[in-house]
Amino acid sequence: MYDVAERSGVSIATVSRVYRNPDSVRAQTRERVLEAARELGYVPSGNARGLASRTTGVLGLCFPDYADPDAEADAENDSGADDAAMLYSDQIIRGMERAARRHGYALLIAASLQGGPESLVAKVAGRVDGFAVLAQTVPTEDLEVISRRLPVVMLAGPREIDHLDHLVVANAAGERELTRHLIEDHGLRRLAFVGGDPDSPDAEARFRGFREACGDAGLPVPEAPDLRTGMMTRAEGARAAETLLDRGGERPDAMVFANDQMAVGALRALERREVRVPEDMAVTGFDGIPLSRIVRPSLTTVRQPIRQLGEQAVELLVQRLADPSREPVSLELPVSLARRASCGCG
Amino acid sequence: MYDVAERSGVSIATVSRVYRNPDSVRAQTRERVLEAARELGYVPSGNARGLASRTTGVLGLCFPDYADPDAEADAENDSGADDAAMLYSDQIIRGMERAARRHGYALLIAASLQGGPESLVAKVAGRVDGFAVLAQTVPTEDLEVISRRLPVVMLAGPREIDHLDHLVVANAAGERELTRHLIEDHGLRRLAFVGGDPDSPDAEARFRGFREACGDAGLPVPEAPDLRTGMMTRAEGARAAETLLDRGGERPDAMVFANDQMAVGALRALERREVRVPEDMAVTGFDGIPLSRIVRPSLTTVRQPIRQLGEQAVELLVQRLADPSREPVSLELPVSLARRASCGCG
DNA sequence: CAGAGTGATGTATGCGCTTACAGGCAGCGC
DNA sequence: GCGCTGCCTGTAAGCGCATACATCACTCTG
Repeated sequence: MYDVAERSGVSIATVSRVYRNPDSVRAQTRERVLEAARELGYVPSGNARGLASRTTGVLGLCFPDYADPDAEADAENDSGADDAAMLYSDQIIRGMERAARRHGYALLIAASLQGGPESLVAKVAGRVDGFAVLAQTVPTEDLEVISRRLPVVMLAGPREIDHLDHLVVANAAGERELTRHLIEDHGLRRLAFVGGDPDSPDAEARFRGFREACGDAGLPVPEAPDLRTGMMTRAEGARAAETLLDRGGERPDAMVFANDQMAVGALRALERREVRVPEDMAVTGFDGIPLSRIVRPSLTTVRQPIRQLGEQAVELLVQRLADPSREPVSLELPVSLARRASCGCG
Repeated sequence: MYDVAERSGVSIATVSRVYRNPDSVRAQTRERVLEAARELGYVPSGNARGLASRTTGVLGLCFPDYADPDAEADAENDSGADDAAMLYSDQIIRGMERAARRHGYALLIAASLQGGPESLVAKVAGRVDGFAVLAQTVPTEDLEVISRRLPVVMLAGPREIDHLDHLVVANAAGERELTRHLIEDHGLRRLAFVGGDPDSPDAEARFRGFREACGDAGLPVPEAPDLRTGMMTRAEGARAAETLLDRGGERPDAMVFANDQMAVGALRALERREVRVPEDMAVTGFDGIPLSRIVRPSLTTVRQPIRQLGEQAVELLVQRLADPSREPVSLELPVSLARRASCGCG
């Protein structure tokens, strides 16, 4: 910047003004400065700018590291063991990037590794004006500290820190509505719920919704999912479907999966076993991923507005940046039931 | 930081050392400092740190804004008009994030809007140690200037600036191999190529490969694609397929699409028209998106290592950061043919 | 027990920018 | 001609940290 100032015969203040507030500089002077900047290959330092102005123009996102980065990514394996988590994060990233851009922010993303003062989380926190955190990616105590200095919004999961803005989708309500549909509209009675990791708040909330619907309908309310898988992937879903088929006792007439990936895997498995869907068995998912529309039979599911989750997160951050004293909010984004072929609709 | 120093009775230098170089501080002192930091909610300023150390620990990515951020995102529309571009960007983001993380970097992403000194590109450039640019997202002249100050790697597209590192996938070679397969192994002769936007370097390179294969086999070499679509989406692919069917003259025996999205759309359209795939018509795509494996018939395509593209971009940046004098390279990442049902294999 | 050596800590400077404030310089009415 | 008003530009003081160098308290060696 000093070089640019010298070369164009002005002071550094003028150079700064050319970038910060072009109208306050005479057009002729401005041109001289820009010309010099071009010749010198001048790139304003975001660091210095941020330091002086106490703002970065960047928002952040911490999400779980969906895969070991050291694991060899073999080209042949496109089965996507970690598809579920990745799709989820991708959508949030998209949503946030969009909304951030609309507000003139860039987006800094980092999958959180283990904590410690020199973790990526700390790096993100130090370089942004505010950021969003996917549940269970950052230790609560770190968040506690960081959130005293800048806006943080928590996505999904329980609201661990009550002075933070918090955003969830209506997992329970959605699953409840879906289950009600199966019971009341299709007359199904023997529903099997396939959950995921007990640590997944989303999956657990969905199970809660499932239970509520069972209770509403006067059906027995299960204590725990009929089956839990670890990964919530297609492969696990397929295995779960087979396990349920092979189990003794009366065969269920519907399999309710905690997400779409598993449900899609189940559809394949049922096809192999020559169990007709939906005639012999209804199958449902949760999420509304693109694939759910494309598989045959198309999958009845609950559309989750993941991208909006990201967009809304940015909105909350921007709001709080504008008014730091605003009361913390906890929003639940609505979901919508997609009735399709796999439950007997459409 | 001054507050932390005061509270823990040390100098700011010691506080700095606690974070930068913990071992150089007595364990007892270190604890006192960390304790004070916790109490005060201290978050080191990335800006100041970056300013003083002349490095940010952040890498950047500029990608095309795949959709107007002001457009209403309606929940019901999950047909994904912009799926193609988004998937592509998502994968690159994933790849870069992974590799960046492995090297201890965070990733700053921004879809490039129009240029100008205050564009997001400038913001990104000022806040990172190096960054990657997807072809045609940043004006060449801007890149020219920026690349004099920090490492830039160009992804896909032609190599517009020859002192930059440059990364492409083997579009032409892949399409050539695919086309050769259709001609030689399946004995097809009337191939129709459906391209996309003439401005898409990828699509054009693929068409080049297609032409080469035609030439190799002694078939007539088309001047231009039999059809071009604007968006390269499923909907466009479906329309293209119908157009080709309805066209007078001899019906083709293979439709070669410039990407998977269009090919998948075409599969649906052909199904509706009761054209059997692959018996009556072979269909191929390009990209190897997950969906290509899942549709029925599964889609013969060329697997493109998009994620590796992102990873490799980071590797190049890291290398150049380590050795700024390294000769600029231009790498072509290999692709692989996925022979599946839609061409008559598998 | 002096002097050298070692490890822990403090001092002070500068990283490149923003911005309040202070000129300088026209044009204006009187 | 004088003081005023506005517009443009320059001056200078930080922003919060890293780090070279200075300092200090010790331990060790002979």
